[in-house]
Amino acid sequence: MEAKYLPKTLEKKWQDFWEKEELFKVQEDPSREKFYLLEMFPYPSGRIHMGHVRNYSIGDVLARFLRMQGYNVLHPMGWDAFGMPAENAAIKAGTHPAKWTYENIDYMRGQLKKLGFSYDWSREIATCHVDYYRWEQLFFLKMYEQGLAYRRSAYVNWCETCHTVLANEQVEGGACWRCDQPVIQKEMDQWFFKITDYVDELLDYTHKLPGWPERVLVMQQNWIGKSYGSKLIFPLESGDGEITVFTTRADTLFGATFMSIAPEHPLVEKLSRGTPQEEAVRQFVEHAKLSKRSDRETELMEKEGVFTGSCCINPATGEKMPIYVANFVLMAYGTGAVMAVPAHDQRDFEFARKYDLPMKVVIKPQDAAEPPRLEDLTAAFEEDGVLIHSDRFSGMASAQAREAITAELAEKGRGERTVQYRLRDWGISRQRYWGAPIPIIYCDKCGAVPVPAEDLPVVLPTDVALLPNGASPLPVHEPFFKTTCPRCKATARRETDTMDTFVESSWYFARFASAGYEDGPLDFDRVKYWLPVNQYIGGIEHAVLHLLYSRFFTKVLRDMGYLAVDEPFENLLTQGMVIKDGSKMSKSKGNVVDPDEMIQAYGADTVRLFCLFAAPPEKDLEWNDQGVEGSFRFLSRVWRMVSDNEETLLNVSAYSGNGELPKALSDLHRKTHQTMKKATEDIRDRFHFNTAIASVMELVNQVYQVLESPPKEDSLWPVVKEAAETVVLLISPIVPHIAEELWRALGHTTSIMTAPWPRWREESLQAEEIVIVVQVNGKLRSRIMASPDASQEELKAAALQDGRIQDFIAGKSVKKVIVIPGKLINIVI
RNA sequence: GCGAGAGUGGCGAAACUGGUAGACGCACUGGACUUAGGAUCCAGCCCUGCCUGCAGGAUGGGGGUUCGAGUCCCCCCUCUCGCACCA
Repeated sequence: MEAKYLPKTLEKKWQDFWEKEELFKVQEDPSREKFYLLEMFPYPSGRIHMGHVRNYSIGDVLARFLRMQGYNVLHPMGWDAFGMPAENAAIKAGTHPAKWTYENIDYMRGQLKKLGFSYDWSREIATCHVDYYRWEQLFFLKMYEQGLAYRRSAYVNWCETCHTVLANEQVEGGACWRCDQPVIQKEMDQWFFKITDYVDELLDYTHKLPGWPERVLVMQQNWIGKSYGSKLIFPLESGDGEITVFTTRADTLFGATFMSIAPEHPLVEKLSRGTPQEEAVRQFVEHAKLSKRSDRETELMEKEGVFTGSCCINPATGEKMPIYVANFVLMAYGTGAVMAVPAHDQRDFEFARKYDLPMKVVIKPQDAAEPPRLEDLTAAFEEDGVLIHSDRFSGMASAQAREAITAELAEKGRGERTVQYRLRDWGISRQRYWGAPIPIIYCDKCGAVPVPAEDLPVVLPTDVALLPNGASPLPVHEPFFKTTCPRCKATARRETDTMDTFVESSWYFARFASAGYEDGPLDFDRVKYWLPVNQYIGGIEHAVLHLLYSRFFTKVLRDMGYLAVDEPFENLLTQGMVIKDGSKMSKSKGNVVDPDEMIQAYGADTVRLFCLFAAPPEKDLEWNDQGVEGSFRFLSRVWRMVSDNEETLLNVSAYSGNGELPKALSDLHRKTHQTMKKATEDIRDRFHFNTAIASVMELVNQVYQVLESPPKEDSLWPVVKEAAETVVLLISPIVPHIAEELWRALGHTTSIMTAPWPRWREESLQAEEIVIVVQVNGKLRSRIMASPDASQEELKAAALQDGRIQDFIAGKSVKKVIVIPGKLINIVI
């Protein structure tokens, strides 16, 4: 073998070997314990970035580690291949999204192979391929049949730049998550998935996923936003109609002095029509609808409103309440109308002060003798307390009053206890070309008619000319939209919207388990064998979006009989970002590190090693070129440990653990087994690859130390060989290429991938003598050597006899001696 | 504002249930080998003191529990992330 570590040729050699021998392929085998390991598949943007390298390196270490531990490991990879960037890039470059996408996939697949990731490529998926999305269209039809997919007109988040609708989850701080432009509200016909049908189960299971990070579960809980309250009905003063509100504070009903409704509220026009306020309301509503969502949905926004000209009646007091249109009331939450209790709600308080509306204190703090005086109020009192000025509910505690007041209104048919969610149904229509067509046909006579299942797939046409403004060409592409009604055979028009790309990523993990299956979307038995995903790994940015939709889809597919699990991902690891110079890598900051260049310079193993060594997976990883240098140096050191002694090592057998050894060698042997234990536990139990690697580095250092002044003993090389083989085995999941090469150099003829993971021997871990720390009053004062199974009494006696300790305790009385066997002794004086 | 997490050397980080703070690596310093080395090997490397051994201090700040606290409890400061007028 070469004296110098030259990764380039050897990495290629082993990648070709693994591929030829099909070592990454996996099959269902009920006799073996399965492990489904999955990393979030990438969008084929053109090139792999360091975030991917990190994500997939973490996954690959686990995959290889688990294989060596004997698991039947499913480790697939694919492409989240539909989406806007393909269209934008195609318009810019004058090419086609399909061409752009497939070329990117080819290039990126090559990059992943160059990194040595052990994917079963025979299961590869590209979601833009009709063999994939055809099944998604089938799911859509079944969901439509069951009322889980439906169409309605709705105000939607609209991005002018991207010409498309965005899900709530895709709006970040009022801006489009992709292009960062302000999002406006637009009313359109849209297709929705009824995720709200599963809201309680989705919420319940956030308490039954112990393998998920707490913060992800909390984010999902917040997103679902379940709150208990009451629906209360306020009759209009005119006697013609009513307004329903949702409130969590029915106990404050007697303090409700006016009503606030959203500008989009359906009653706005009716309430203002024919009143002197009509024109003012019209103008206000227009202004509010145009104003950016980012501005409307923040506390910083000045609360504004206008009187509608109509009033309703407080059902508790019988008093008149003016109805205002207010910019801070959201149509999207509750009923779009809020009973305003200015004394007990800060928003209503500010609004009332601004427009000089009446206030009424109806709750006093539990321990206050006197209720606060109105004129002293500087802010609303929002906490629970005791009711006052509330007729016969006065004196009641808030919690009971909420029930009692609602119950009384319920008797008159004017209220009920209810539950409100923040989560809304998932709008999936996208006015974009590069997505899966929604299998619906619009007929003038029959309305929206689903495409019959036997007519699937609705193939996305590729012979289209893209429009320069980015709008979808489908509505003007006659061969696509022109069709006949499946019911009445009249000329009809296809739906030209496509599905949100999050639909594809909501079930790809299941399709991986049915690779090649053509008789349906999922091969039940194979899916049953593999699912759930035992370990899912990806970025925290998908904490709500992708992970919630996947959970929803899993439950829907379960109820359709396709899946046998309730949840898709048993354990979730969210890895941190890769940063450089303190901030996220980005073109604009010019701090991007290109994986290709790194592989070119140091080899894939070094890049992988650095990604795993510099930080534990859940933390951000600071990229450091000198640190990469250090990783390369370590691999070179391991290389030389073997190459410098190639002949000798080849011709001895590893020490088997029997026979007397001189101290230096028995220390090395012990260190070898301690390292097996430490590395195994760090990888298996904590995913702390950084400390696992550190422990192997220690072992390598110790081998070098022994070889610096080698004892002249026959047992020298067997013990060194045991250490060297252990090093190679332990690092093999992390740096598989060099490990494979060194494994052969040590005399093995089969792939290290098929070698069993090292197992430490308990009796090899323990030294004959160990260091016991001796403290006086909690301060480290001395160390003594003792047998690991020395009794407390023996340890105590030895400590008190220690010369240094005697100096410290001379002339003082020992009050107490604490002995922690195997660890330390603390003498209290 | 609410919720979660985090603050440890010049830097990335260790310290698993309270028990030797700083493993491992980077950077730095010195030495060896060498024509030379940014190659390699060896050594040093938290701060302060007489520089031998040791003593004292030190895990954002302050207090507490304990024989013993980076770790547990209370108060405060800073940073990161998430949610943010949700009625």
